[in-house]
Amino acid sequence: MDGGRISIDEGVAATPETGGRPMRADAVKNRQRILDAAAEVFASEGVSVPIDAVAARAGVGVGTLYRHFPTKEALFEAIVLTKLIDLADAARAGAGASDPGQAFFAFVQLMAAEATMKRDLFDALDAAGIDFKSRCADGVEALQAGITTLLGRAVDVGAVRDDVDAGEVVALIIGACHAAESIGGNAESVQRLVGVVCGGLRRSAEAGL
Amino acid sequence: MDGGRISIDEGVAATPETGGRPMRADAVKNRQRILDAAAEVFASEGVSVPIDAVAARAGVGVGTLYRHFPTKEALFEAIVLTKLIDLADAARAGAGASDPGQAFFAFVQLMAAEATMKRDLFDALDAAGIDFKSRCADGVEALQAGITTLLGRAVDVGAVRDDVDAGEVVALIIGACHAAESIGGNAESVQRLVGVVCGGLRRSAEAGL
DNA sequence: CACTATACGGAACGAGAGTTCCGTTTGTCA
DNA sequence: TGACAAACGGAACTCTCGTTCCGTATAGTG
Repeated sequence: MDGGRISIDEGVAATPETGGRPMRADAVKNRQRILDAAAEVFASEGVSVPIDAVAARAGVGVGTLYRHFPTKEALFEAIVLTKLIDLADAARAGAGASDPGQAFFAFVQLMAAEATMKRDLFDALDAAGIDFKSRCADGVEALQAGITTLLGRAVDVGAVRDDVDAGEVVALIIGACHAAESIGGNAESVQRLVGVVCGGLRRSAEAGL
Repeated sequence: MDGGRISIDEGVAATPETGGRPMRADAVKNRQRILDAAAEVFASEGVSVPIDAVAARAGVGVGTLYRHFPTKEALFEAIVLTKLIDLADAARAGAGASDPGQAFFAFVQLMAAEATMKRDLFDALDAAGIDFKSRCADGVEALQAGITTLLGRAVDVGAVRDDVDAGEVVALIIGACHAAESIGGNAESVQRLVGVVCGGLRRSAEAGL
């Protein structure tokens, strides 16, 4: 991991592996429409939305969709990867802040808000520990690395307990989002519950059980 | 809600609505076998296990299963209801303890442990806020009531922050279980993460965000 | 303009899961 | 013991969803 940004669509033309030849104009356009439609639909409905819904939203047939993305999972990963990397960037940015403690908790709230608004991210992070990790490895690793750095700073200044790692933080935040969802799930309750979890992450809460 | 215990199988005979006539002996036996098998299978595999698996485990055909329980959901609810009520009893018992604070956190750990071991409970509590509540209303309400009492005592003695309610506590604990599951999910990590959440629930953590 | 590789659309396929149906078996009672 | 209602088993049906296939349309090229 070099810490640099990872790009998903290099320009607009010549995106996939056509063996060297550039894509036809309509193919390029459709690919982008599918990506856009999938981002919208996955974000609002989650991974479990039927693939036909994505195709319909994009205004293409399922055959076209499948020519661009071999499986539903591949499409989902393409969408989520960029979001993971955006979050990782935010974490890295926070690590450079003058008050790492505040930056850490702000990042946590940001991630929670994103995950609640965008069901795709939620689902992805939710499954991050299972087998999804292996596929979106780049994104998940970048995020873990970013959070690890940010968390490290926050621990150094004594703002956060020193016995949790980045994976646990992500898991706890997503857990809190789950929690907020199951009790009604507006933005306010997300913030409240994440706030409780944040309270538990503070150095002063190390009493534990 | 009178606070009393709710029983699910009154005796063994004459359980369902046969219109007055008692059930045939084999029917009684099969009903119980289905209930037992379902408890095992749902607990180890969760709600999403195929109904055929339950029937096979019980040694009956699916037709038999469906005669006793009109839908998969009905069977699931029958199983989970008793567990919810057991938990509610535990909460009520804790409310009478001499140290309500300790009792509260002990109960939280108990619930987390139960939910982690028994996937059915986990799934049920996870969906408690959605539409499941309406069906297992008795169980969910009993649990909420029990926790509310216990929580109230713990708040009174200053052990727990006073701005969370029973529903939020349940949601947070299940969220922590989700979290533990997504990072590997042994009993130890459940306890650790629930411990973090408990830290956030303590009176001293009220700083919030 | 004609030709062809590329791409498109959407019907069709197959797997998996919940539920129903009905011919067969069995408990119960006279 | 014989008759019948109750209960059984499991094949079959239905519905959903991911994926494939192939006849048709079209962008790109000489």
